[in-house]
Amino acid sequence: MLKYSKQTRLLLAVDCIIFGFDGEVLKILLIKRGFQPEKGNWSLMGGFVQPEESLDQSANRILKQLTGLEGVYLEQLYTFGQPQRDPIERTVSVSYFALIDIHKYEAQISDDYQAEWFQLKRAPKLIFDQQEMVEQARKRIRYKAAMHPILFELLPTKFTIPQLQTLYECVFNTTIDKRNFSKRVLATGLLIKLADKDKAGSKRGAYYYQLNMQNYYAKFQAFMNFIPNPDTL
Amino acid sequence: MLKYSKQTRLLLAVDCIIFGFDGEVLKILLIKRGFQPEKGNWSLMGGFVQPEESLDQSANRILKQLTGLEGVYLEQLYTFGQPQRDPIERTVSVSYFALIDIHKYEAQISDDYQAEWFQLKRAPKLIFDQQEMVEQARKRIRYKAAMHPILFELLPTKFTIPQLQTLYECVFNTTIDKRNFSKRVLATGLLIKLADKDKAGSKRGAYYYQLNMQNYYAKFQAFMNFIPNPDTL
DNA sequence: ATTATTTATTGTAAAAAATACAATTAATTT
DNA sequence: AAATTAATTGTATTTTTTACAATAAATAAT
Repeated sequence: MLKYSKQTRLLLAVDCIIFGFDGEVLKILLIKRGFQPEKGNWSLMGGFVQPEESLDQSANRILKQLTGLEGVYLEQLYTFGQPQRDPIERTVSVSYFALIDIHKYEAQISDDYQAEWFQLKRAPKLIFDQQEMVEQARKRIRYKAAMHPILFELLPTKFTIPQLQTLYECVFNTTIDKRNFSKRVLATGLLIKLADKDKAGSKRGAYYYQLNMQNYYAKFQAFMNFIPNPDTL
Repeated sequence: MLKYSKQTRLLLAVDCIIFGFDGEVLKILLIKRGFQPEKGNWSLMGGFVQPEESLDQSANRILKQLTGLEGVYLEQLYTFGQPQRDPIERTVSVSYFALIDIHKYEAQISDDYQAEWFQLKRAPKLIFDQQEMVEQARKRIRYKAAMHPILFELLPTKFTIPQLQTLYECVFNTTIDKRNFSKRVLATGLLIKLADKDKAGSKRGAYYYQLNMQNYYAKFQAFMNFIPNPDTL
């Protein structure tokens, strides 16, 4: 027996929801679609799964094509398979979301795709069901970030506690008490205080911290309350 | 433009990990595979996604084929796409897990697939990468059940608190203090105490409860600590 | 009929975690 | 030298979680 004859084959795509943080707001990276249908319209970066490639490999390839980056945080989100989601031909899409340090990307920028960062709240209409993909990704990040330290993936290696707090406040669209936030974060044992300060944001300057990677990997799966009163996320 | 020419199409399957609870242990429902390859070996219930069908529809159809049940708890788990996972031909599989009341299934049993319930811990070797699917499903259930009331889906409409506790202890492979468990569960406001008792398990008999469906739906997404000290799940 | 047995049910005190809340410090700017 | 700005730090209160055991309700045994 060589094939499952009589069964219908279909196209499989991977779409990446790429998140970045500029210090103020959460952003997503979109491209202008280069082929029909919807050519020239804003879209997620995606591509078809190739014959010899796993889904993770496909997602990593697509992410690298656009950003030049490897080894970034990339997680399978959900698989979308409504029969009519692509008007040309049935295409099932496995979505992934990526969390990257926005500054690393800017260093690597390639103009092949006319990519642009958009504020999550002000992003243009997307093609097909990609709006729904972004919305699910947003939910997943909130959900996961409430208990696992994924948001560090959006920051540079060196960051300050006020920067970290801004990120959390932005993702959860809330305000957090400075004293309690600091206590909570330091209590995780995930941070190493550095000797130098970031003087950009204030006169006094805020101490830089970096991740204790040992503890980060060891405790990643443990539940931590990063957000006060996590209710519905 | 009619098609994405030049792209490779492939087979898309759905596999269902079906969980049940017999009052003692967690079980999964397996079938004897009816066609080559691996014909006659234990397998998850699955099938190919049909041209006009969404993924959810496909999963529901497959679940109904085997169990006769509709409207059960069914959630997309993960999509598996290693190129060589099926030796015959590349097939990507979207896995779903289902939580059903094992007694409902037994009423509906059909012998078409030579299905059998196996204790999760004593299940036979499965074909392809289905072992990994089951393992991921187990993890997902633990994770989700620690904060959301999904385990009620495994119980009959009327159940007792000791039964519920046994289920939690079984899923989390732990023991929980009776007083604290009862307090915790009743504090959710999800339970309605009934007038009659289950006399099967004890001389005194335990009061039956049922879900307050209103509150169940309203609070499903809220975070609740069902398990003391959820650490790594 | 009484006693023994078995499981269901319930409460409280102690410990831990989360919350609310503001003064001080370190630098730069005026 | 004073004013300004944001960073840093502590404590009292409340809430939640945990640890822990006696009593109640029914049946079974004598």
